[in-house]
Amino acid sequence: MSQQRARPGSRTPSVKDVAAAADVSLGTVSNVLNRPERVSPSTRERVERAMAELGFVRNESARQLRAGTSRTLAYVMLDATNPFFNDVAQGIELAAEDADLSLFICNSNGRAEREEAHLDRLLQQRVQGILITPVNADAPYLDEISRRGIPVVIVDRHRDSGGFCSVGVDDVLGGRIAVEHLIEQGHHRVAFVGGPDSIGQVRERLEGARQIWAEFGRDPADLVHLPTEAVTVSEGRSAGERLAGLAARRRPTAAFCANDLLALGLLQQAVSAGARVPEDLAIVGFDDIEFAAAAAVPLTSVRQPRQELGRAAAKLLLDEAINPQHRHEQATFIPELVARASTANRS
Amino acid sequence: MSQQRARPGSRTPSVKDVAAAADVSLGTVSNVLNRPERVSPSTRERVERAMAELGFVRNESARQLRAGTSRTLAYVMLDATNPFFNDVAQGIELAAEDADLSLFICNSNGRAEREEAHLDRLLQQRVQGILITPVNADAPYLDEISRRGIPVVIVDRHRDSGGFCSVGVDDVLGGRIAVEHLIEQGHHRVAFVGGPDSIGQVRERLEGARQIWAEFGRDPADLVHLPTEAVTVSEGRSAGERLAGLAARRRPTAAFCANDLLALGLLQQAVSAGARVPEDLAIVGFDDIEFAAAAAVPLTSVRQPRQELGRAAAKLLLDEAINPQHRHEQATFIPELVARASTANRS
DNA sequence: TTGTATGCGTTATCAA
DNA sequence: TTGATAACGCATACAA
Repeated sequence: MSQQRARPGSRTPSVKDVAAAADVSLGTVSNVLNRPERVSPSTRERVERAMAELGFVRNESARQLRAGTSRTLAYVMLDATNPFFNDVAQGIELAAEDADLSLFICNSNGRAEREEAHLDRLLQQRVQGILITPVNADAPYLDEISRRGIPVVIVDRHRDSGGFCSVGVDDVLGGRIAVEHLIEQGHHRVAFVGGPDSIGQVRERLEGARQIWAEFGRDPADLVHLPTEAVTVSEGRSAGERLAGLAARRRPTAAFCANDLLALGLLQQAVSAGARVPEDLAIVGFDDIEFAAAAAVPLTSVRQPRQELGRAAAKLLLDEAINPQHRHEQATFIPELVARASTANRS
Repeated sequence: MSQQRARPGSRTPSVKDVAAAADVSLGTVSNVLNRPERVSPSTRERVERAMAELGFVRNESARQLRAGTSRTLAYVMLDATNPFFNDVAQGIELAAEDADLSLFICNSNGRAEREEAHLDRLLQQRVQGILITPVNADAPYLDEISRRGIPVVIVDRHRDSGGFCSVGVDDVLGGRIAVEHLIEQGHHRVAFVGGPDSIGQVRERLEGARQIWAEFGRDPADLVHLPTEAVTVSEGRSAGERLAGLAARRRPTAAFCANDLLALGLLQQAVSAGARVPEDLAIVGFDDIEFAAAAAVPLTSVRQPRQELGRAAAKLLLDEAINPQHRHEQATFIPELVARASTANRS
C-alpha cells in the first residue's frame, strides 16, 4: 500500500507561498481571502488558481492571533448519556454551522472538577463563547469567565443571581400540565418520581405538580414523592420497586417522573413485574426524548423543544459576542404535553 | 444587576505582562510554562504568583502557531441521534482529556456535503488528527487529508483500500453469534431486519447470519431478509408491520436486527400489535446501547465495546501523530452476545 | 539560571 | 488596485 504522506520537506503552503506562485504580494493574497472586492478580477483569479494548485488552507490559529477573534464555540454538557443533552448539542451545532463556527463539545458528566478542567482548556483556546449546562449554576468560576469578557450562556438551567443569558423551559408549568393531565385521566393518587433535591429542575417540576394538585383541592398526602438519587433509568427501576412494594390501597395509580430516563426505568420495572401500563400504572415523563416515543408502551411526556433550546442559546451567545448593546436575557420556552399510550384514558 | 465585564481598556494579560509584573524577562515566563525545571524555584514562584494575580491564561493560538503543533482532535460523527455514536464520542473524549487535548465534535448526519464542510473547517483549525465515521469510507477527500500529513482514523467502519487506521468490531462474527443464539433457542424461521445495502455493516452482519444458518444446514429460504431504508426506530416499526402481515405459517418466530434502533422499533410495533416478546417473536439487536437494556422487554443484543472503540481509535490517532514509525492498523474488536428477556428460552 | 532576538502565518495600515 | 511592513502572543535558539 502506498503510504503516501506529505513529503518530509513540504510545509503546508502559506499565503506567502501562494503569493510567490501567483506572483503577487502577500497582502494581495490576504485581500483575496478577506476582501475580494478590492482586487481586480484577473489577479484574483490568478491567486485563486494558485491556492487551488498548492492546496492552500488558511491557518486559523494565525488568523485568530492576528485578528483577535476566534471562530469557535464550546458546549459543556452535563450528561452525555442522556439523549436530551445531545439533542440540545445538535441544535447548538446547527447554529454554529450556520455562522461558520467550529464547536468544542465537552462533557462534565456531572462532576464539577471535570467541568472546571474543560473550562480551563476552553479559555486557553480563546473560544468566542461558552454554552454550558453547569453542575452548579451558581459556581463562582462562571462569573470569573464572564468577567474576562467571554460570553457565557447557561443552558437548561436558570441562575438566581443573574448576570448571564440562559435558556430553559418553565419547569413549574411543566409539572403542572403533567399532573393536570393525570388528574383529567381520573387518577386520585399520584407519585412524583425524582431527585435529588439539589437539581433545580426536579424541585420546580415537583413544585408545579403540587400547585395543580392543591388547586384541584386534592389532599397533599395523595401526591407521593418517591425520591431518587439521580435521574437515570436504573433509579427509575428502583423507584418502581418501591412503588410496587406499597400496599395496594396506598399505591398510586400514576407516576409523574422528573425525566424520561426515570420514566423508562419505571416502565420497565412495571412491565417486568407484570403490571399493565397504563391500566395498573400510568406514566408521564419529561423532556420527550426520542426513546420516549419509541418505548414498547409509548410514553406520555412533557416536551421540551430540545434542538430549539440549543439554537436559541447559541443565538444569544452570538448576540452577546457581537452586539455591543446586548442585554442579558432569560429565554423561557413553554413545555407541551405529548400524550401517548402510557396514560391512555381510564375508561 | 452589576453587568461586570472586563474593563474596556484591559486586554487579557500576555506573557509580556506577566514578565513585567514579575520583573523577569519574557523568556523566563515562557520557561516557567514549558520547562519549569530550568528556572530557579524562587523566580518560578514569583512568576507563578504574577500569573495568578493577573489571571494569565496561555493563548493557545499563539502557542500553536509558534510551536507548529495543535492540541485539538476532532470526531466527525455519522448520526448524533444514535446513542451508539455518542458513546464512541465519549470514549474519544476521555482519551483526549487524558492527553490534555480539546475535542471538536461534528455531526455529518449521514450527508457527505456536511461532512466535507466540517473537514474543511477542521483543516483550517490545524487539528492534530481526525477521527471519523464517514458517510462513505472510500471518499477521496479522506485520502486528500491524509496526504496532507494529518492522521485520520476511521471509526466503526473499515476501508477496503487501506491507508488508514481503523477500529471496529467483527461484524460477520456478530451476525453469526446473533443467529446462532436464535437457533439455539429453537427458532426455525428467522428474519434479518436491516438496510440499506450501501452500509457495509449491514451487509456483513447479514453475511454472518447466512453463514451460520448454512452451517446448521438450514434452508436459506427460512432466513427472511426484511430490508429497511435506514437503521432507525421508525424503519424498525415499519419492518414489524411487514412481518406481521406475513401468513402465520410463513412468519418468522425471531428477528435479528442490524442495530438496536431497528430492534426497539420492531419491539414497539410487536407489543402494540398484541404480540408477546419473546413468545411470539424473539428479537436480537446490535450495538447494545443503554436503551436496549432499558426497554420494557430488555433486549438481547450483540455488544460492541462502544467507549472502548472510541478510546482505541484515539490512541491509534495519537500514535500516528507522535510516533514516526507508526504503522497503520485495523483494530477489530470481538462482539459479544448479551442475552436478555427478548430472546428468553422457548421452553 | 536568565535575557535577547527571531519568526510562526495572518491581518490591517499605510504608501505607492 | 497593489505592495511593503508591523504586530498579534508565544516558544526557542543562543548569548550572557
